[in-house]
Amino acid sequence: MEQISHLERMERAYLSEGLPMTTQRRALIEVLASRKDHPTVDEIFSKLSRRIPEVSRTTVYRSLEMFTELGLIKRVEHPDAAARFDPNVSEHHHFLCTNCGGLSDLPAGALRGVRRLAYVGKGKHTAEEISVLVRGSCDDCSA
Amino acid sequence: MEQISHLERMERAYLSEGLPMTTQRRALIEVLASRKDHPTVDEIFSKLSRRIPEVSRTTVYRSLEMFTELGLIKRVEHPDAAARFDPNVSEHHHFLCTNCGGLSDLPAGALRGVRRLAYVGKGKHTAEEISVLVRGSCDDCSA
DNA sequence: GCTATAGATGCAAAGTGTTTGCAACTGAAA
DNA sequence: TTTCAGTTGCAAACACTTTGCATCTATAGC
Repeated sequence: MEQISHLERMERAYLSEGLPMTTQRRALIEVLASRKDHPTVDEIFSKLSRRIPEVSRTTVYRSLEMFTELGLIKRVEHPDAAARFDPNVSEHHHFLCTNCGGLSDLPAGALRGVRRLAYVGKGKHTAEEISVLVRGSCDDCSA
Repeated sequence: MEQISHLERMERAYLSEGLPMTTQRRALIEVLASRKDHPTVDEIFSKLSRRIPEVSRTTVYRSLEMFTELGLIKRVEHPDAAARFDPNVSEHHHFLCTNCGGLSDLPAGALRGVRRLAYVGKGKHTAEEISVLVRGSCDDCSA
């Protein structure tokens, strides 16, 4: 199963850092690995609370920060005030609905010419990543 | 002068909406038109305060919101908590330094292949805008 | 110019999302 | 089992933004 391998990949990457695997972090990794969207801290916290009722928001914030540093997840920019995290760290681009605020991955083939896109650095600039954001109206909002 | 025409363009666009031009808004438009970077609300407020000491942050927030709705400026996404505004509403792309957090416009020609970039909508998706963000290390931080 | 009024302003308070200090706790290695 | 770096939960502090409200002001009509 795809999902299990993603979960295992995250767990191993975490453990390989020599950090202790607590109950909270294991559950958090499971929650993250099970999602293909871009949950807010609050959504993640809610889901985690169902399993570990005493868990605190602080732990969620701190763990997400840690996971982001380790490259297990990515923080994605969103016009909403709240931070969102993306469990998919491979290169991909996003679609943002300007109506409902929904943020989704661009399906393969949705962006023509993206492979040719390249940053031509002048001076000492270094480019690490190029990300594309398409703004528009999603299926639901256009209907 | 380029700067004056940008200023006039903003003023006229604002007045053409039939909204009253207050002292605060005129000064705010002048501050915005004078910048080519992406100031935070706080930076804008500070600059405005020098001219109008009694001005309140609330007014700055409300006016920036209004200007954004009118399309005079654009809000740009930035990982920092604070909102940033871009007085340049023409299509252009951004460079974000992952080290110092500096956000700048990509100079012309810095992005190869961007003209071919197109969104191939499936279903009812509509694309209004495609924006590219290059992350990396800026000149200062790479030095 | 004077008046009426939609819209703008400033203040204080409330809201929302996030971070921090700290004492208690826990996973993993010895 | 002991040890300790690292983690946790709580409460409080923070940073940024929004809101309610009474007052004020730019503009249009007289």
